Amino acid sequence: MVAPLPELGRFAEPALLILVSLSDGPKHGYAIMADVEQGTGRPMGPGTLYAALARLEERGFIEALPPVERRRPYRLTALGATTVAEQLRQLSAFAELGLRRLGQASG
Amino acid sequence: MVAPLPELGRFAEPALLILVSLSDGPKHGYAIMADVEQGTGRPMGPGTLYAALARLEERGFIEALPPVERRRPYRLTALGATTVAEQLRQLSAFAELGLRRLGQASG
DNA sequence: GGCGTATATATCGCGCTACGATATATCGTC
DNA sequence: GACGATATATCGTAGCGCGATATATACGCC
Repeated sequence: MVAPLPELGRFAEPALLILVSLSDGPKHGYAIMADVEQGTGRPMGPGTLYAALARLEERGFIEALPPVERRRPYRLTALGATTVAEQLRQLSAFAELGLRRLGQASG
Repeated sequence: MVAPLPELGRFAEPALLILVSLSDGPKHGYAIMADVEQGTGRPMGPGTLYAALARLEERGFIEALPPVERRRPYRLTALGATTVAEQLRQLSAFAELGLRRLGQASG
């Protein structure tokens, strides 16, 4: 992973970070935290993580798998996968546009 | 512009939309609203816009230019420009990574 | 001249979110 | 048995998104 959005205030966008982390395959909460921290350089605290996980599950973007010992793994749903893909495509296009704009009129 | 982040709840990220809009050159608030709406398909209301503008100015990412008639134009500061560029680069890399992950392990 | 629409900015208020802090429990290992 | 890592859960506050509302000017049109 690469840090998507530092500075600019609250801009970690936990939901998207989690969905991208799960794009790799199912993970439990702690593993997602580790993945995100390793990728972005800044840790996502449990308050942020579990609240976002609950919202994502409630909205059908992810689903819980049967717990293994203490671990409660989640995976993307079909909806989740298509949604992330769409989000990332638009994000990418948006970033490219912005960079083009900056390139042609620097200021 | 291209719609960066619909669905997934509150995810318009006004600050970045504004900064990218200003990457084109200076604009006043109403012109930013129009630019964003035209680019994303969904309007950014005045409540969102002016609050975000105030924060961005306060934090030194944009600065006000002398008012022309009723218009209060803003432009990116040097800090703002380097920050958007950096954000967009990271965003782009993040999006590419996510899409790669989705590609190799679809589920 | 009065009416509606577009231009332009400002502010309030609610609800949701981010996230640090805190709590709890298990496991390995020294 | 103490400490650090693993793992999840919850609370509280500050901050943000955003719809709604207000205000004022300018323009066209009947």
